[in-house]
Amino acid sequence: MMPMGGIGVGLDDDSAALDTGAAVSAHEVLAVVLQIRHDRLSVLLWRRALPPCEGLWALPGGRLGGTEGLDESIRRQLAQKVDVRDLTHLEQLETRGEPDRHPRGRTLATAYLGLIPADIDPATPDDTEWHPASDLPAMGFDHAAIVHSARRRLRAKLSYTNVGFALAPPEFTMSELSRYYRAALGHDVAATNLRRVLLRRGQIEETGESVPSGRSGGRPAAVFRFRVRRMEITDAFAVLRPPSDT
Amino acid sequence: MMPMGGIGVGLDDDSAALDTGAAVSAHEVLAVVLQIRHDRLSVLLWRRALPPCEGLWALPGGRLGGTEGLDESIRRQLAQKVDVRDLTHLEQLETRGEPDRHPRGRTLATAYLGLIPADIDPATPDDTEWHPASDLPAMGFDHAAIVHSARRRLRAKLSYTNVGFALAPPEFTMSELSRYYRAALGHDVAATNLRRVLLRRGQIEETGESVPSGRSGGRPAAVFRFRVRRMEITDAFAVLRPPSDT
DNA sequence: GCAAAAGTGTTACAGATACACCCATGT
DNA sequence: ACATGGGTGTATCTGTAACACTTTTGC
Repeated sequence: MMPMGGIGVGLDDDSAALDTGAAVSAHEVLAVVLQIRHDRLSVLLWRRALPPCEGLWALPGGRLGGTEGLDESIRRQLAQKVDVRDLTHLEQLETRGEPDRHPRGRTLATAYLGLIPADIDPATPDDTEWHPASDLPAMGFDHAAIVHSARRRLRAKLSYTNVGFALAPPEFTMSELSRYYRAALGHDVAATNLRRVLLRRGQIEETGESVPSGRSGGRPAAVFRFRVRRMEITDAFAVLRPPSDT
Repeated sequence: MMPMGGIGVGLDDDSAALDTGAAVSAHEVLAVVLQIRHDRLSVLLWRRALPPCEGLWALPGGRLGGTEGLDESIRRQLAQKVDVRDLTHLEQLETRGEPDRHPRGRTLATAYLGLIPADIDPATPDDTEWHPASDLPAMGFDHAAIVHSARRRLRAKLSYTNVGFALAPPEFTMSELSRYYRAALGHDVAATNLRRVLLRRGQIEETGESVPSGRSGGRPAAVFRFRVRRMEITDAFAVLRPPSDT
């Protein structure tokens, strides 16, 4: 702690930065864009051609514009720089502000988690590539740590929200959906139980259609969709829930 | 979306802000400091004497110093300005960056959630006051919304982590603890079940001591403590948990 | 008919709430 | 003795995993 004068009674907050240097700093926004590709949870990364961190991989993003909000900025940057426009979900992850996190000087970074459904293949520039989230290449700055935050967040939210809608195509069979969950969670998910869990919670519903069975036979699969394609908490308070008052 | 040129293949991220104005902005850190006081979840607020938002209540905090990290900054400001040094828990909540959130010009704010145990009474300046979190006064900026984020975060984490340690004193009886939980959660928590839940999860343990019964008699209460006084997830994956592989 | 994939029924179990009952103390 | 608050035992409920079994298709 700094050995600074007494308590700042009545000070306005404009007076706080006097002794710790200017409060002006660059601010960037970054995105961990995740998609299930070939049954693996994958991140969109970008290879840096110039220093700092030349040759290493980095998260897409860039400087915050002077007149834009944070959400707005990351959406703009993803659309401009990696041509990603089809995010089904976007949420703020965390902000990192260690003074030495960027070799070029003080730069704060606000990171986002973005999700893309498995059925589309956005056209991305040559210097970007999808990497398995469980097997990251050498990354610059603190970006690898941010990717891990994003994975943890996604795993947790698959358990108590309906985020699944953001990973799956608009319509899907239960065995497809269970593959998406398996890829994102990193462990087996039985299609039969997943179906019941998500039905009970009202997350998914049958479309009435079904998909003809493949060349090897088998019963045709029913087609499902998520009822709501916007994040909702479907399983709040697994424990310490309020009394039933019945 | 902006009708901006093609995809930024190979652009370094220094080139992104060209058309959206300078990326320089003020950054402040704010804290929602919560404590259970008189059986109510309370927030420490500060009354603004000067414009903007003169006379309204605001969260403690201030400008980020030029050489400090975000966590470091909020700790410093709480110590200096409201003399709060005994935080048992501090975590980042969210960063707000709407261009118009501050009338004095572009200011980003990173908000923290800070907790103080119920047994201490930090000496705070005259212009600060504790307010019940469920009955906030008129607040400036977007601070009321931030307080609500903090309450939601705390409620959720009481359910699947051991954050209780940060609200309770080092030692406590189960009926005291259940009052803290009731205040934070906003609903009744039966001491008898809370005890079993927290014991099963290994969050708390008996000290062996007991507290003499009060003037009205009654069996003396056993004294407990949290085994770990650092946040841990104790109930991960209430659902969609990995196969038991037994 | 047989293999394959999807879907159903059922059981088992974990973890929580609700509640009746027992225990230890002060007056 | 009895009132008071703490602690234990137990029934019940909810939601999920596990798994055997049935259904529907292709070959």
